[in-house]
Amino acid sequence: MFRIDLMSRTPVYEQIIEQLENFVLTGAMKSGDKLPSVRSLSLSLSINPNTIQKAYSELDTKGIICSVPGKGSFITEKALIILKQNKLSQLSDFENLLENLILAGISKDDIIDCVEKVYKRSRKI
Amino acid sequence: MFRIDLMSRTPVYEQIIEQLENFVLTGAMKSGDKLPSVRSLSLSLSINPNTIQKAYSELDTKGIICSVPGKGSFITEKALIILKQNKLSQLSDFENLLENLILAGISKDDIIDCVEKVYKRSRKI
DNA sequence: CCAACCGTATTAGCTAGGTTAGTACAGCTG
DNA sequence: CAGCTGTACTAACCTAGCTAATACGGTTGG
Repeated sequence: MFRIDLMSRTPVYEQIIEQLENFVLTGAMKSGDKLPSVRSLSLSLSINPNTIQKAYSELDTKGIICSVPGKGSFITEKALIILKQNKLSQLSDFENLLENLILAGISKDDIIDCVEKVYKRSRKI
Repeated sequence: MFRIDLMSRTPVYEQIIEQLENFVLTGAMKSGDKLPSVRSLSLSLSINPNTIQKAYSELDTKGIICSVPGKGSFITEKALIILKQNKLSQLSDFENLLENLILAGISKDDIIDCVEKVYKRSRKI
């Protein structure tokens, strides 16, 4: 389910957060779904339970999941809405990256083609 | 000339590298231009000389600048070509970010509008 | 020639963040 | 009650990034 890259510059607990958020955004996980327990996930990923808990507690603070002692952790109802709103703030990152590509001399038509391509690809998934 | 954000998650030496590369890409600095000396830059930015040297030595390894003991550091002839080539590899980052925005529910038209806007803005600079 | 600048090298130490380890407590559930 | 769940806490370790101080050798201009 989760794929962790220990060599990555981004911390493991952030990789978990990012991947779970994408599961929600893509519909792979829905409101009410139960997450793997802290201990079982730590075993299957060969990662310390504390690291998993750090990811879960941050997701809980964000309102993406709801952790209940004795029961488990579950996707909240607001999760999808919250995440969509957050992603929209990436629009500025998108513009920054776009400016870099312009500096590199990429034409507007090339960019438009690229956008079309990605949109077609995303529809198939 | 340089603007350093000590609070940023990206290391100071990488900020220097990134900004200098952008100076070259935007034409603010050209082949043969002399960079501020390690010591003078460390003074003006209130940063340890070692940190500046780390940035410079990495830029030297990349072939962006050429450091000569006793003389100084200078933009190489190949700098612009190298950097343009490197920036092209950001196209995959661009696609990844785009996929995220699609997940957030942004329409293709909104993206196209954004691209048009950034291109118009970049032409004025 | 020499003082003042240049880049470079080396060693040491500090800090913050990320991760691991071990242990413990409390709430559910069958 | 046994076994699962989340949670809390402390201690230790490692690494990256940065700082500090010092030293060496090349270049340049007065």
